[in-house]
Amino acid sequence: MPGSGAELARLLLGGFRTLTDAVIVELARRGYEDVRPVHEFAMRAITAGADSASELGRHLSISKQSAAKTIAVLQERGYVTRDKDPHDARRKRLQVTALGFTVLRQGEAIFDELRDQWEQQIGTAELEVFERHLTALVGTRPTRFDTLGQLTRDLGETG
Amino acid sequence: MPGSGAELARLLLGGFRTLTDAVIVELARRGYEDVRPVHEFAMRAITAGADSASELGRHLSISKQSAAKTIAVLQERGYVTRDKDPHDARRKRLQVTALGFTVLRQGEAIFDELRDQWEQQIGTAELEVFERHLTALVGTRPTRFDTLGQLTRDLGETG
DNA sequence: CTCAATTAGACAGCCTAGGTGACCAATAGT
DNA sequence: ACTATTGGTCACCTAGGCTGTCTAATTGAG
Repeated sequence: MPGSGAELARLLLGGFRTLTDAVIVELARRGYEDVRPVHEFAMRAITAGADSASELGRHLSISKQSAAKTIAVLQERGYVTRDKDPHDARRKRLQVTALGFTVLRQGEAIFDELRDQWEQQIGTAELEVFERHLTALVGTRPTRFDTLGQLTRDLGETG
Repeated sequence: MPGSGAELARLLLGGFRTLTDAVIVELARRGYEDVRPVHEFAMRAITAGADSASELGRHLSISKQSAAKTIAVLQERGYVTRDKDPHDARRKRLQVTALGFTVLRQGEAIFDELRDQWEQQIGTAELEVFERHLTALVGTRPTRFDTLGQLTRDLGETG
């Protein structure tokens, strides 16, 4: 049913997933098998200045406890480090490691590649218009990245 | 960073959430407080013919076990019924109740209203082009609706 | 300067909504 | 008839949210 609002919503989600799933699959193919969209976005936020758990939580619109869990995972995998903040003994300063940056850069490159492919399909001007309209729709609201966890699991009917 | 693939993905997710969050909030305002996007989409799939747990799972690209869980919730709230299938004793035939249809129709109406508002902002022809491009991007892949669970929770830093 | 309020982080425990594997009953296909 | 497939259920796991409570450190008001 084209022209339906619900279908528009489905398409928007579908578009997001089309891009994101492809990135995660490609990252896995390159050896980064346990990266999730939320990790990408978290690392992006950390490099953008959210260098403590509480701040990261605020950036991602999740609680500081949840942010701490995500950070723990990133730390385990060697994507971020936590060391003492010389100016505030309560804080653990977050830093993305070289490995983390590598994944981040590769993820961005794959995203850009997908966008380029789409741009060639529909035309540069058209894509610009598309993005402008979408920006108008979304406005200035921050985008919440929760509920993205299992975004990349394989399907599979088992029973 | 406009022109970035990652930003495009963020915008697509943001667009979906903008629409969906607004629908859920409005439904809650109208007294349907525990409806989640996944419920909307599940009821839609059931009316579209996915009248058993296994089929619903396939439609939503989730396992039949997860589908059964969702169905249990819908049944508890009186949105769907399950009765015996006269042609197949294994199946429990799903049917959306009058109440379920009410919610479904209202949800659709709100979605359509939001789409109309946007249409007025950017123009009918523009929106059509937008949807065509988006359809091209998404292609024929079914859209997975998992990970939508907490999509409507309030934020709130507590500790 | 002291003391209350705030903040960062850790720990415990809960919830939701996914997932898997194992199993049984019923159906379908050879 | 016998086997394979399918629908449904049970038990249990996992990820990533959540809250509440606690300690330690910092901030700010008097």
